[in-house]
Amino acid sequence: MSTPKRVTIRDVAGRAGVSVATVSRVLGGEYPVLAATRNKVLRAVRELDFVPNAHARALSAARPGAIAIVVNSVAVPYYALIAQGVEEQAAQEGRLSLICTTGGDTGRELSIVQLLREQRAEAVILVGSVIVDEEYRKRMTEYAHALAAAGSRLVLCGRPPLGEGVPALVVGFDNTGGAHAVTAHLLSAGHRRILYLGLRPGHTTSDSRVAGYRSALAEHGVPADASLEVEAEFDRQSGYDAMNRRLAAGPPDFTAIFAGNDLLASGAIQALGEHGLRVPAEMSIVGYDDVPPAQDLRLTTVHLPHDELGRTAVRLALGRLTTSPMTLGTHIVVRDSVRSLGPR
Amino acid sequence: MSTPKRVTIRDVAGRAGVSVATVSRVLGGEYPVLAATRNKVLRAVRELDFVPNAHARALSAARPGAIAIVVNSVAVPYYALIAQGVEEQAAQEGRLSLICTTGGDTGRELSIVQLLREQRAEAVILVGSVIVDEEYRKRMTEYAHALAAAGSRLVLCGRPPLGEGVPALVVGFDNTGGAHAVTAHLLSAGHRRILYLGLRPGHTTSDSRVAGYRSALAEHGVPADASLEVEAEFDRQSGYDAMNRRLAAGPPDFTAIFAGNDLLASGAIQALGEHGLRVPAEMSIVGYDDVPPAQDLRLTTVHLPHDELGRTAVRLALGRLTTSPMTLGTHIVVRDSVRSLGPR
DNA sequence: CGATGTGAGGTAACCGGTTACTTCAGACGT
DNA sequence: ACGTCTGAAGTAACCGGTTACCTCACATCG
Repeated sequence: MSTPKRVTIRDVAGRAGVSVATVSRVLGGEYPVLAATRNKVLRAVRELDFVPNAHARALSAARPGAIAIVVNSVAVPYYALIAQGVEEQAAQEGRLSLICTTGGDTGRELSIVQLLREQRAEAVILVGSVIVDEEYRKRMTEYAHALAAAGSRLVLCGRPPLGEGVPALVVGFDNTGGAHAVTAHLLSAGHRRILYLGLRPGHTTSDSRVAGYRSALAEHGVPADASLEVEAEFDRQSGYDAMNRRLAAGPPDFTAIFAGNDLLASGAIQALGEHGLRVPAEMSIVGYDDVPPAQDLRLTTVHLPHDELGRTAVRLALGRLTTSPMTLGTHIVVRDSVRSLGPR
Repeated sequence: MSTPKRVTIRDVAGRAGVSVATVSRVLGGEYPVLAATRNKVLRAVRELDFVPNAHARALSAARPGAIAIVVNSVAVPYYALIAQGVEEQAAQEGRLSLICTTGGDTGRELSIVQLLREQRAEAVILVGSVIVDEEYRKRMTEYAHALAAAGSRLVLCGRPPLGEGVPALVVGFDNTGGAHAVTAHLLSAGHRRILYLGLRPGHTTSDSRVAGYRSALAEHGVPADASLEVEAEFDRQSGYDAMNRRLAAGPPDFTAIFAGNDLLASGAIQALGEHGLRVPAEMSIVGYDDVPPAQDLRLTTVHLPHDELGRTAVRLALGRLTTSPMTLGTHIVVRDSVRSLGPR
């Protein structure tokens, strides 16, 4: 508070009795400087506690920009885990990383992308599935071109590619494969009436999980039943509400549930409990994502390499990887939420 | 890719047929500009898709800096929830916010603080409890002075104040009060042998929770028993390991557990389950923090207003609030993890 | 011994904005 | 008709670094 005046490179130069160029060279590295001079400069830097201004540096020299990840909310484990992966890889690559949150608001997303353009971010990583409609496609295409024009790369995580000419990199999880596997797991435990909880038409993540669910049913010769596919958002509350509604309508006409993600499963389990249905004794359930709460619930689910997604996004952004779109594999984690009905 | 050249304010000025000052004024706001001129400029901005360079702006004008929050890991719900609060309040105040992670590494913490000094961050919010020793105190004091010299504010969350002359703001949770309350809850349910899980001498958060635990016992006339205070880190694995070790040594000599935080409780519950002890039937347990997994576990715990902590930290940093140190109240959340032993 | 080479260090232009100060055209006063 | 005031727009200095280019002392060589 007392000293609002900043120490600049000129102050250091003055104190060390050299020119600003020399100070910059000592700090910068490459240029040859006599040891004696270097020491004078370093002493002055220490004595004045000089900290170079990052903005001035960014302005004059072409230095690596920051890597930004944009998510709905860091309080959602799915995003937090991916963000963690981004942070780690960015740190490893010597980049500063920013985590920005939109709260799911398109307007905020737009102003954040604008902000990141102003910051001359090296890469912008957009995470999270969305309703892919024409409006969305148009918006993303705009982002992509605008960012490309500014020399930034756009990476989409868990979203479909935008098409040929659009400069955006893509990486995602194998949702269909995982959903197929976990549904097959229920089927081979003898379940035939399996409820899919989390239908969201147009929503890419959910759509591809439903696809895996249906293909597994088909493969096992179980006829599709639209009444077993119930809509719900991908959060805990929705899972709770949807399951409550279903159970209020009468006793369950299914023996197992495939929840679109673990949060949904968590809410559903609470509703089941309140209706006196224990997992797995009276109802089997599986989830998707394998976020930490799944462990506490002893939930059989599909493990997603969240941090790997984050790391891959950074690698793609920095050009370390060139295959795009890229799909990360998943695997099923068996815990105690499925009861075997025995061979029939 | 094709056009790596950036659009500058001079390009806009040229295209609009005005001077750069005029462009800056149109974009900046305050200065009076003829409507016709303004429109010419705005059209040029749109046609060229001009985005002002944030670094150049930061360099020339005194504009508000970013608000940075430094945590161990965003994948830990406790930190994620606080970070969420910071994000929200910062956004509301029109500030950019950065989330940085250290992974608990002191070296990384130091380089992050340095980085933030270079970025001329307006505020640096350090979150998370730590071992408060002389070395820590010295380090923080250095940070505080260095940041103050650069015009930034330092806010410590969940850490003790540094002393009179040190320019650091402080906000934290009422750990002792919450611990007292939740211990009293166990006591009034008839429990007398209560294990405290999560002893970490020197660790401020744990220390103050232990203090609340002890004072509640004392108040109820229950003699302290050092063998009921067991050490553990504040994560799930530690809780699991510590509880396993304790149960392997013989049948429990306690009827309830007070876990230092919910993660610890979660691990302990898993260990209990593996030893055939059900919660709450054969063992009562309470936690602390009320992070999302607590809900799935039906865990009675102490609710912490995480987002409020984040928001308060930002308000303190921006001078909207002046009381420091500040303590945020907590309240107990009763779920189904405690069995009443009945009145004696 | 003067021409040339070499390497440390200085000078100043530049990055892309903002803004204090200056200019200038038109409105107004006498 | 001429001086003055006013407000819009221009000029250029500045923010704090980096770096291309220049200088200069000294070592090297014919």
